[in-house]
Amino acid sequence: MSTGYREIKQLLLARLRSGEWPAGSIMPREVQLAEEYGCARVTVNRAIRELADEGIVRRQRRRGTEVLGDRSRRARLTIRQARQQIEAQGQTYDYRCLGQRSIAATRQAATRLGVAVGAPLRFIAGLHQADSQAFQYEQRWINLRSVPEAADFDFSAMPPGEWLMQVKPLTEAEHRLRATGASADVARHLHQPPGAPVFVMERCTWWQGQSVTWARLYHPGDAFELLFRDGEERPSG
Amino acid sequence: MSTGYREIKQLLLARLRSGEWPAGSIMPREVQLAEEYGCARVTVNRAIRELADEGIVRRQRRRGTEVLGDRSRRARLTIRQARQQIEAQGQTYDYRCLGQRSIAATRQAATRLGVAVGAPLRFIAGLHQADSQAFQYEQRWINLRSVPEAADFDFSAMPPGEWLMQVKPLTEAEHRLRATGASADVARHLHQPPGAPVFVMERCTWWQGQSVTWARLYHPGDAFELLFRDGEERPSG
DNA sequence: GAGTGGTCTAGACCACTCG
DNA sequence: GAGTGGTCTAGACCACTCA
Repeated sequence: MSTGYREIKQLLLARLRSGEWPAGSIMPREVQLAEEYGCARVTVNRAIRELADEGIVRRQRRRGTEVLGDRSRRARLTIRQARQQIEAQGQTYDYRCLGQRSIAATRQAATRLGVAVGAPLRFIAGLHQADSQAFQYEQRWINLRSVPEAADFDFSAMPPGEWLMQVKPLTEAEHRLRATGASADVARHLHQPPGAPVFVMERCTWWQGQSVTWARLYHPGDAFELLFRDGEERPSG
Repeated sequence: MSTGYREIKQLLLARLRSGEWPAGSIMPREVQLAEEYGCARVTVNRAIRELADEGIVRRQRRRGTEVLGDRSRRARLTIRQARQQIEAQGQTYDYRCLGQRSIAATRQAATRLGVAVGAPLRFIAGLHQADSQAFQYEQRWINLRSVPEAADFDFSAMPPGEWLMQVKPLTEAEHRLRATGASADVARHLHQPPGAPVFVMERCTWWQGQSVTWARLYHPGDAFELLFRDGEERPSG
């Protein structure tokens, strides 16, 4: 009858919203739904798989498809390099390197990067500006064991984030977001009073099981906002 | 030869990492890859579809599969109700309603909710506590046009977020994150000095095209952190 | 052991977009 | 018009988990 897994997904969603299958209950099995909608089982399967990906139902072999109650939202967040964020807003991007040197891993850096204390790292500090305004102050540590080329590269020519994307593409990452008061160092670079609220994003990346880099990205509090939606948002195609 | 779309996805990822198909280039077509790996086209299709979902490649009919260069990360963020966050940490949850009343939409609320200024809303303020410590201060507006039952409900018995999940399940949502300084009101409830950094999350939700609610959730700065990873993270099963 | 979802296959048609 | 990805179908086997 109705064609398309997308339509079937919407129909199922409507029935879920209506309360036909309350939280905690088990939905009809795929074969049954396929008969009902007059389509192949794979089509129903794909529709329900996406519902499961979104955290709306949980599937288990033999048990069936359970409707979840305490739904935690699964939202998708797109994270861009500072340059892309700024240029997407139609502003002029500018980068200034504030220092770079090779160091031995402190305890905190060692923990984040999963290396031994004292392991060789490269440290870079830099400022990303939008229309000559401080947008993001970056502190970055690169694991020289996994990226030895970073020891000799001059990061005043290119922000380390962009360079790493070329050298070690397709890393995995872990992010932490929080709000904090600006330290003296951060305050100076962001042109904020000390203690002013700043939005901090920490990012650890890995490449085939080895840690690559750890970055702390500071944004002036009220001037920065991270926006995202939940649900479908599949790339066009 | 090699079975499974997961394995094929990993093989493709490895070849992408190796630089065999640099950013901006077009990958071989599905049929060709399917022959190479000795599997059906659909299997390759599914592997590449997931790469596209993760923002690693872009697919277009007739054009082919393009390897993306300026990869913006697509990370997945799981957002839970305060109760769930707190109990997941093994702490005791407690909710205190600080006030509720029906009001007319201010200009800001009207904008967020997509209603006319003056439209009927219900406003609720409340505090979520973890082990008797302030965890989250919540300000919430509910659109009475789409949820008239909220006019009579007593939100001292149950946090509005949990109530709404039962009444209007499966909403869509939009989130905004930022850091700001605590206003006098927020500071008092979070037991922070005025101006102290707080982490703010705003959430707007919609149900079948109609706005449902707008919430502002304040967390004490350094005591709160949002953690997430990117990449695969498919639910088990 | 039996029933459910997870996945693969081969073949087919459609939709979009390029030349 | 032609080539690519997007999707559907029917049938099959496997893997997990429950009774």
